Amino acid sequence: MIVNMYDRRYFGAVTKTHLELSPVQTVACCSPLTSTPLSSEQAGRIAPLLKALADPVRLRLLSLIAAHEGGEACVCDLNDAFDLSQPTISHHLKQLHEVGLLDRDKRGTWVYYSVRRDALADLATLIGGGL
Amino acid sequence: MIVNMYDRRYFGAVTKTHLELSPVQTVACCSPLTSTPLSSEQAGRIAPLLKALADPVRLRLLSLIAAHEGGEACVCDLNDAFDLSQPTISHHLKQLHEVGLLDRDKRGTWVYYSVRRDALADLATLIGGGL
DNA sequence: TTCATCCATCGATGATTGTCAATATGTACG
DNA sequence: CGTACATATTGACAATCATCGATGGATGAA
Repeated sequence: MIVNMYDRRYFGAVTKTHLELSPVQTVACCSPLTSTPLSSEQAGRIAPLLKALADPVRLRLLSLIAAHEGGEACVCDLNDAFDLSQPTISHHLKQLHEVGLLDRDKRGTWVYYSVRRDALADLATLIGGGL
Repeated sequence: MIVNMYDRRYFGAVTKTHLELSPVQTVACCSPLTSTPLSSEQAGRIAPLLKALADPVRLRLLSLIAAHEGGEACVCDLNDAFDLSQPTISHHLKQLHEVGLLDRDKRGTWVYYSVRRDALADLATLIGGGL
């Protein structure tokens, strides 16, 4: 299996005795961007998070979910807000979920996504902290 | 000429009578991600900024420049910090400069880049504001 | 002028990404 | 059971991206 730098498995072997951290869990431990030079490894952990965020559709998904009543939204609601196919929306939601920006809760036939606000807050501190 | 959504020229015709805003200048006007659903246009303006940030090399460039003495660094300093060719570093610096995250100042033979801290602050507010 | 240095641009290439149609999986209801 | 619906996965394709070597432009020194 070939694993590239953006893959969660890239940095360090993941064994049964280690907790595998999602990208978002690795951000809280870094001091702000502008405080100290980032190591290659730190940068390699942070980039996938920003990459997940760096798409117009995913930005809108995130803000739609956050603004939805109860702080969560099911996929059916979200599909209707875009001129995109259902698999495409599902694909974007998966990306946001994999890096830890969205929580996923299946209830019956429906799947509800909610925003991990702590993750966003940590990311904001990383970018804007120490200014 | 074909212009895609990530191009600064995409949203609205740019004429001599209009100021052309770099992506970073368009961020300050948006309320935080989680406060109100983003419009397609807003998302389309913000995404290029995050995309510029969402690369391990560019993240390190930004933090190296910010941490460098005087808050600026010349390209020659930066080249040495990476195992990448000079054109590649130049390419990444250009991307950061084009979206407004880096300022560029040519003095003699050298080019000095510095971080637009206001841009980072605005971006942080966009992501983490209202949490 | 000639040469060396710093940086940017060009053109090419392999990798990654966003999107879709088709299909699969899972759940609820008769 | 079978049917309908909600969501995920697969496979394919065009577009974008990160990277390089080669080259070009500008500056300063000899």
